[in-house]
Amino acid sequence: MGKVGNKGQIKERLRTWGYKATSARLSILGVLEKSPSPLSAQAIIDRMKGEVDPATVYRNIKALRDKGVIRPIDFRHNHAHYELETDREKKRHHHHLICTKCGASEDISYCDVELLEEMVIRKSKSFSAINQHSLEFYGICDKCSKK
Amino acid sequence: MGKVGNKGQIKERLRTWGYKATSARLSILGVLEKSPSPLSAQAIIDRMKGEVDPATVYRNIKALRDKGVIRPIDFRHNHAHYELETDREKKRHHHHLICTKCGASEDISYCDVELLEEMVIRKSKSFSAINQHSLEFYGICDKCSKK
DNA sequence: AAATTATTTGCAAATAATTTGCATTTAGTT
DNA sequence: AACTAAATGCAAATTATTTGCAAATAATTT
Repeated sequence: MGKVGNKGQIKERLRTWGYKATSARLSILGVLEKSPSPLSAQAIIDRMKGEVDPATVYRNIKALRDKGVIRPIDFRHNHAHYELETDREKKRHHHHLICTKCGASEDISYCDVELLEEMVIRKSKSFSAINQHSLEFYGICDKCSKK
Repeated sequence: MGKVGNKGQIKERLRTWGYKATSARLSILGVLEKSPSPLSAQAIIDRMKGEVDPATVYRNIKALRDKGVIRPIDFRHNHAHYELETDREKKRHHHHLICTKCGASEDISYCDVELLEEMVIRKSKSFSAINQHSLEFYGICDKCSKK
């Protein structure tokens, strides 16, 4: 039973998604896989220590987003954060509780939005399908509250 | 029973929130009040026909956001959209169904997130309060699907 | 395994989105 | 009417993202 994060498997997946398995893409996915919380484009760039050009990171973020491989999370800063959408070990589709001060985040995995989703689409007059949804909660974390 | 959108009342409210009732603020709130859907900063600026400087609009968006008068909605474009948070006639707290192609949006008012919110805060280890939340659904509207 | 080709990358420059400094103006006092 | 703190306009700075193009590279074909 191989690790989900195994390089060969990621390469295969990239090809399945219709992309070449370049080192830039492996890096980006690797960085996101390692991170416990969603990262900004800048944070991804920083973690690659100058090995990948920012433009390349942005282009790939867009490409991976289009394929639904990664999804944006709004941290209420003025840029998006991203996380892997695909299920990994012990990590399924989930939502977040986000500190608007420091950007810390906690995962929330017990909100069943899919049920709501069905109702929403049934009631809509001008939409016939929903591709994605966001559900995030915002507050000030205890650490920031103390300050 | 005066209209909610009445100028004098808005001025009073601005003062209550700790702000001077300037024409820039009245304009911004007026524009948002008239709009059936959340507007980007640029859209707000455009609707004021050069009468208010962009910097002033941005400064006020921030100020009104801080007071919870307006709230940001993520349209998955790369800038925020805003709408009035305060209840108006026939307009209570709600969520959205958003077309990621053209930006059209439909209001959704029957999702009771407040219940979820209680559970989230009860289960959290590092947060003690939630100030805001977002719940949006994304798809391609029927108009865009046809093209 | 070298040649081929369509993708992808890096770099530099462009564009978009937002913020800031500072002199001037204005709303709400006194 | 004079005063004062807050707010504004304007220009410049910063931050975030996108684009054009020549060079590099992954996957394919020979």
